[in-house]
Amino acid sequence: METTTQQTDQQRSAQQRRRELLEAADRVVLRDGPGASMNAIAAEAGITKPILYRHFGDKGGLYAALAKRHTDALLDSLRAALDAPADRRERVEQTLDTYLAAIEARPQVYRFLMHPSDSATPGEQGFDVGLHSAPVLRRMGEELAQVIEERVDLGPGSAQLARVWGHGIVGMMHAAGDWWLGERPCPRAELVSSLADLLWGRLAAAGDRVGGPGF
Amino acid sequence: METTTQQTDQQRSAQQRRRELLEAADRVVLRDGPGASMNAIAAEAGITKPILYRHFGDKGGLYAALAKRHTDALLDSLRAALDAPADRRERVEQTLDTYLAAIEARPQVYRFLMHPSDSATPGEQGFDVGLHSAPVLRRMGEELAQVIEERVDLGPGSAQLARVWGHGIVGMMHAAGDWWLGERPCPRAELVSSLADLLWGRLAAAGDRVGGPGF
DNA sequence: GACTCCAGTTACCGCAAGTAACGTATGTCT
DNA sequence: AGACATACGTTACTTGCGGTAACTGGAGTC
Repeated sequence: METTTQQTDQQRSAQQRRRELLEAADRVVLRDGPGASMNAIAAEAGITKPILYRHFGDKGGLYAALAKRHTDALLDSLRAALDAPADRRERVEQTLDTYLAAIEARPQVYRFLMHPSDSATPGEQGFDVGLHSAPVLRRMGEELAQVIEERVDLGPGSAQLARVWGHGIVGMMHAAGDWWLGERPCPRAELVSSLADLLWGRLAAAGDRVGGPGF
Repeated sequence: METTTQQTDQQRSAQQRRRELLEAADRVVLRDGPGASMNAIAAEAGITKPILYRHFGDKGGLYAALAKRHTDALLDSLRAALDAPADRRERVEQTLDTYLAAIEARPQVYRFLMHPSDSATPGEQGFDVGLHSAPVLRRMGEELAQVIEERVDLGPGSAQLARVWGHGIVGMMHAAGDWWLGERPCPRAELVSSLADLLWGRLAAAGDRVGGPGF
């Protein structure tokens, strides 16, 4: 009995420890960029490397755990926007705005999740994140696809179509957001409405310019 | 005079050398994945590391040169599709199809350009490509923006709008293509028309499903 | 009081990026 | 022709990272 209790306690503190480690990793990664070394993270947590490896297996595991936290948080916000009681256009704009506000508010986190190999330090090893950044977008794409299929009537082949659109829209949002974050060419609201316009077929509706057939 | 001639000759062979090195690097990267070591590339080229560094500065430089080759080639194809004599919808579909055909035909190249950290070998160091893969998409986004602005009449604020759309569309194409390449859920033509439908506002036009306002 | 677990440590291995210092052939000046 | 500079190429090294093995100290258990 006491064995069980003790084990529970230990597991409890292990869970606790893991959270502490993740928070330390978070701090370091946000400070040093994604090239943060395991040593640096361990130091920040006040311990040494092998402990990190006991908890997370390898660097990828640590990254995955870290990414999952942020991704889950982001997806929660997006779900809220996606489920808001409003018409479709408004929901789309709300969702875009939520995403863009998130990456605007914490660009370091964003860059870590999406472009993990960027860094100030040139001796960069990267977080070999290519394996992990895709999943973030994939998850978002799949979730959006699900919402689309649940709520929009697309006729036959809707499942396929919804998935294509889910991934496509997420990619659009991501790429536009990435570019916007780098250049800040306009306020967020303008970007949101421009993208919504695009999704609303304004490209198809626009007229040609001067000579010859337009794009 | 002869000095000049000789210098020219030397530069000529330097250019030649550079091309050979790039081709060797290409082979290795396509064979071993993006984690190919500088040593391996040098060996494939029949020389040793320092020469690579003399030519390309560092690994990033080599990658950049390599990426530029492929990116230029891809952009040329896309420009051709973009400038074809047909109506807008057809051009859009042609462009999408060209891009997707390219990544379908040479997935190794594509994965190298876009997800350079993926690899079979687990001891992966990656090509710290995050710094370089973005430029590929950025260039495509900017080029598309330019074409859009040249040929489509968007009224006031067209420059901004064109850029947003350029990057957004490229991102859509990229994300959908990436997902499609991984799962191959449908033939290419279907993906192309689904994406074109999305750009043509079919999401906005579709009706709601059963209860409540749709997405 | 001896035993057994764990958390944690030090000290190490392997490997890849990048560099320094050392040949060696080629063509140039006197 | 023969001493000399220059660029090509090499070997051999340093540094710094991810990852691991083997040791250490202090909880609780019989």
